[in-house]
Amino acid sequence: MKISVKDGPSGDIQTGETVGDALSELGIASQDILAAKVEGAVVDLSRPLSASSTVEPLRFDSSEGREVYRHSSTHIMAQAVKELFPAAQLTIGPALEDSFYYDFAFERPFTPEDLERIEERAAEIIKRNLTITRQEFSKQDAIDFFKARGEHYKVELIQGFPDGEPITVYTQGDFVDLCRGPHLPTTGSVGAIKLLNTAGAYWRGDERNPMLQRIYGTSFPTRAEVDAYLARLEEIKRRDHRKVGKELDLISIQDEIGPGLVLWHPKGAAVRLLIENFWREQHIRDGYQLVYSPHTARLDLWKTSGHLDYYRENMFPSMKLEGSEYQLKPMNCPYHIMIYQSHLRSYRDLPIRYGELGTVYRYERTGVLHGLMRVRGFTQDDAHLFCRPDQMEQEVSRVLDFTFFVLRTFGFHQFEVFLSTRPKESVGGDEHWTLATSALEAALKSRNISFHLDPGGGAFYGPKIDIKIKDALGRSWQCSTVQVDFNNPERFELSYIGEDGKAHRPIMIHRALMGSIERFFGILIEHYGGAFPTWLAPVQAVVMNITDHQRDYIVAVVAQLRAAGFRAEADLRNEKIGFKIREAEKAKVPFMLVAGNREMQDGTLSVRGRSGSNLGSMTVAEVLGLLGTEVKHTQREFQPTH
RNA sequence: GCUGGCGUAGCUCAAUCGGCAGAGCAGCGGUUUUGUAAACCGCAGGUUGGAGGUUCGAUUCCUCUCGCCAGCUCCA
Repeated sequence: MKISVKDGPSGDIQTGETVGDALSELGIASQDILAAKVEGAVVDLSRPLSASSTVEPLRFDSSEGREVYRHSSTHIMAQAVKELFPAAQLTIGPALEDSFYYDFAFERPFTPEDLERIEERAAEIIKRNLTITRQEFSKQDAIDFFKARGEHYKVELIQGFPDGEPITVYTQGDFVDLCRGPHLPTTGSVGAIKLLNTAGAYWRGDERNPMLQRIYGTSFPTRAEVDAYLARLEEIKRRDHRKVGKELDLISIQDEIGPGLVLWHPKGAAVRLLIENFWREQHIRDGYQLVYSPHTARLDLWKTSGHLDYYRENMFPSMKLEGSEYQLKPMNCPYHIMIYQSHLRSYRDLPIRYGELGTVYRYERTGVLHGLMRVRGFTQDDAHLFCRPDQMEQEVSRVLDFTFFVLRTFGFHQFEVFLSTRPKESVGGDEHWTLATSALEAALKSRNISFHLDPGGGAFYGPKIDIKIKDALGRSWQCSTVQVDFNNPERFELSYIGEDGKAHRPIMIHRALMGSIERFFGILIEHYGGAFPTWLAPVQAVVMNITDHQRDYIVAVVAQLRAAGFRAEADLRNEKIGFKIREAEKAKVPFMLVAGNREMQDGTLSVRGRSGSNLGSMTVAEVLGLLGTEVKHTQREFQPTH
């Protein structure tokens, strides 16, 4: 039979030879080939070839190769655990993007000391270089086999598998695990393994189930790559917005105020104000009308909107006042709907776009609160568009353009887009869903945006597009969302008068670009490591004197910078210049402007950029130009394309 | 909410196997007038998250509670 290697040689191979042998016969075998893709399926190198096919060798540089690598690593870790703690039962152990974990049913949590021992044992298992073999069992045989080994979770898993299909089992030495595979040829194929941490995790992710002991770890071909990964974890810690937010005095969350409730300190508030001003200006440019709504409303409003039925457990409890009940708002939509309702609307009025930086309060379970990323009171950059069905695609395209513009302005350039379709439980007729879903899809296609489909992932009231941004450390965050809503227009009986003189139901689109300002700010802090671009920096320049002689000069320069609209501060303290520089560096101020007698005489400033760059001497006018250019470079104005 | 860990000065962290709680930085007062990431001297700063219990004595041990952290689950 003929075997051809993708982008490589091809030749005649005897039927029944393994993938690995075939590759070496074709002269491209090497240690770094981990598995192979045969006709689209990832398989072990030990898999026999039965028909002519194309083989693609998988190495660590492919995501599929890495997955096999991490998957085998988690088996090695599991083997180490079983050797050291035979009472531990196996459950599941998948590969993650850069790491892996395995969940064990064990009587107690693993300690850091256990982890060290397990890691040592894992390294030893790698050294043993055990061959990893694949076997197929019938369902009943597999159940009997794992029952006999006391692996009750494995038995439960197998019982859930469809009848008639073979069950695959992988063996390395004495260690046997139920696994779909594929795996590396030997345990020695793993270069370096490092266990990271332990945590509790529910069996099958359900909090009603017993809690298992999860161990996280990672592995790479070389120790150096493991170290680089650990360094990256350190960098993530260094940039943690909770740490940086405190160091730069941006925000605080205090016990006395309440968990999940954020205080914006002057510098954090300065950045927020810049974000908000930018947001408002650009929305007005893009044809939105900005509105405001109160933080509470009669409970009846939330009954009409349906929030009380399906969102109550996430709402603060209501409060009684003058014989009626009021509810702290968990969403902005009903208010915008009521503004729409306040007039009879014509088809000529549509689309109507209401935008609001609307602060909402949601009851989040204590365990899920996390710095700025998950809070109980937050401000959504919310907007609701009311449009005719024929305007939907155009409006969604417009929102997409606007979203990418805003995200790019804040320094995000890599995105992942998801289109989520009708879930099992949903409201609205088929024709609505089809129309809306195809409008979303057409909008994405019209902008040449590649996207992943998330079938059944939509809200019960309509399909949606979610946009995830990738930050400087390659982590994904979901901020933006565009959701079509058939439910609220029905519930509130929204209408507009069409050309035909009859009432029609408008379509409502919910959308947020940043999601919540709190979370977005947290992401920004980590993205920039606190070193905001000049247009967002709470303080753009610190002007500092060398001795008291330059005091008046500094004061005058600061006044000039401020008059030109820049956020400048004077540092006139009786301290050495090195100390002042250090403080400004720690505060991540973009520009440090130093004046001694020399500069004062020449009417110049010695300009130092953040992180040490020496930009030389400049006149005050030149400094103004420099700051202006810096700001313009990063902040842009939206140009609607419609 | 669940499992585990942790709460000591404004911040970062020591110490107490149950016996007077201690440093650096920050703050305040002086000295110093300084050239690109930390000048020097001094002063002050604490019901050791909160409540209860055991004890001659608790910050340390126990119980409860609040909060934080790592995850699970959920989510903007």
